[in-house]
Amino acid sequence: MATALRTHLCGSLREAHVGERVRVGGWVHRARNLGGLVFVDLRDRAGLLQVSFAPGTATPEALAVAERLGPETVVLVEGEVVARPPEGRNPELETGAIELRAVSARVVGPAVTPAIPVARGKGEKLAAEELRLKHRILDLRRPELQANLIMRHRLLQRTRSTMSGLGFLEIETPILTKPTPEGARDFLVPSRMHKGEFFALPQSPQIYKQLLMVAGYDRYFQVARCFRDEDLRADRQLEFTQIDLEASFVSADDVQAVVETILVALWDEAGHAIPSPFPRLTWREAMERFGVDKPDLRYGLEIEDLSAYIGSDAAPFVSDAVSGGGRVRGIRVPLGAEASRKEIDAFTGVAKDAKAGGLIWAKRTEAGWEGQGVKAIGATALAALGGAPGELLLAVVGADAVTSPALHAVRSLAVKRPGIPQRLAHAFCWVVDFPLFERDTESGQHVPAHHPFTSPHADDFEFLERDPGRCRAQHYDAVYNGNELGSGSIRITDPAVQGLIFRLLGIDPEDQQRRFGFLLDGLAAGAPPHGGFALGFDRIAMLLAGAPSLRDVIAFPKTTAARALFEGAPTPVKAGDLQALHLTITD
RNA sequence: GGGGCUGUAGCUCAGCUGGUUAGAGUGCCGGACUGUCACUCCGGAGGUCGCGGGUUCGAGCCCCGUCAGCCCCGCCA
Repeated sequence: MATALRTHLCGSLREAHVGERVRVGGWVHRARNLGGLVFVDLRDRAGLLQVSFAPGTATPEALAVAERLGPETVVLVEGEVVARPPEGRNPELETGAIELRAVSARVVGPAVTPAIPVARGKGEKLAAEELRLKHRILDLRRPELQANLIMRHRLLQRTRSTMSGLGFLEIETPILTKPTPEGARDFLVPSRMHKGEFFALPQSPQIYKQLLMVAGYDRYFQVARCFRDEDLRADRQLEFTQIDLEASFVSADDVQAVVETILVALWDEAGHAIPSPFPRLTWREAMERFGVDKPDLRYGLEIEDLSAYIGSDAAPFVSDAVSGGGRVRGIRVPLGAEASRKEIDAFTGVAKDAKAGGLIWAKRTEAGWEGQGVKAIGATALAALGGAPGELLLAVVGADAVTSPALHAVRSLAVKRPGIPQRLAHAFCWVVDFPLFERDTESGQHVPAHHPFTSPHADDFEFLERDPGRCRAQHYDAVYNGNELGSGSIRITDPAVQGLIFRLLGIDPEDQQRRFGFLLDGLAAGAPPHGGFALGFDRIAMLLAGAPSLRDVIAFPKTTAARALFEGAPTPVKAGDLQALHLTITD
């Protein structure tokens, strides 16, 4: 890090440097002028360093500079590293055992008073996020954000070395590409040279990476920027980064083994040892036990089916639902019997938000079961259930499509209660055998659960035409503590199967050729069996940095209204620019 | 597209039932101070109460609209 202007990074100096003459450059974090004696905390990306300016040691010019230093000014300081007296050490600083005794100093980057503070005292709040985004360069100076971006860098480097070590080639694919009518809304880029025609920014390099397999590049990966013009969330940005990979002559297990290797390496980079292989759950099992396709396996509280226990003493709305093909399912919350009325109402609230009609609850006391659940599902069912004193039973009645999401919501709230044991801190799993199709909620049409290039499960080809909803896919998700980290599949390489899928999706041959012709031609040109995966890199960086939002691991993120406050994008353009692109703006 | 929360000094916030001149901490400016590390002490400046409209004798406060930020639903193959 030594350059013509400096010999060390501020934050890198230690006791071993005592006695050395050094020159550092940094930003004034905070200055304390005691009158005649001035202390300046100088900051760079390596950390903070206390610089002392004392008469007799520092030149009069340096003292004059030190007395006028405002926050965030960039200054070059030369002096001697000295040990601090034992009582003068600062254990909160990495450099706290030493200080730089300045001899000379020069302001090289004067700074106006910062609009938002970079240095914060203990207990001082952050500025509003709107201001932090607007004055992003100041916010990015904060040690917390610097640590996040440094972590992100390390994760990227570790990804590249791991993938390269596994024989994967990093190959870039186009950013200006072809619109895809499937999936998310495309960002369109008008073509100046071809009037009325548009490029699209890639939602992912999906088709390109499959074509790279066809082209014989066996094992591909890319740190790929992807673009989707959809509404944002705390964990969703318009542009985001995927660790994208694809390999030939592989099974789902092969792909999963590669992904596990990356994830183990990335968690190791962040200082966490995690065991591999990860447990595997089928999609059906995940929905049955956890009510969701991304279960949080840190906790128990699995969903149980109470339907079989329902007797003649159950309330009519329960017995009717069961005889009508629905089920009674619930979870037991240890120590939940202590829950207040308010907490029970909160559980009911999340269940109703998830479209459940209501929530049945019963507390198991020494005396037996109590609560409205006794009437609802009946004493017979509760007696059969047994249960330990102190438990709280929370149950929902109805079709699985209702009870699963409701119980997932209830369980997610329940595990936040004090006293719920966490079985492990880093709970990875694979969810496999997703359904190939989902029903579109509006049209009732079959739509791909993943994307239309996902191969059906080898055992389920017979259902493809007869009962598509029953057909499983060779599609798998990597899940961590209830977060989906990524998704992948074995792809279709048989043009006949691909044609059949398109037909089931209602895409006629002419349309197929127009939209996906270059992929279909590729499959016909000698395609090796292949499959792959894509990991949401920003989300991984967020989780490993312990950040609450993706915005804290992206240098220049967008707001939830899809604006870049710092640079001021998007923005109107000159009429002439529109004209060159053959565009007019209408209301 | 829909719902919720927030918007008062550079920053973080308080502001009662609608009532006189809108406050605090911090930062900033000036002064004092030779071992501080959120230095301390003294003094000072600093306000389009997001914006527009309405109700009222009177609006930071009530009503309508709008903008921005955040969270959520829809959406995200």
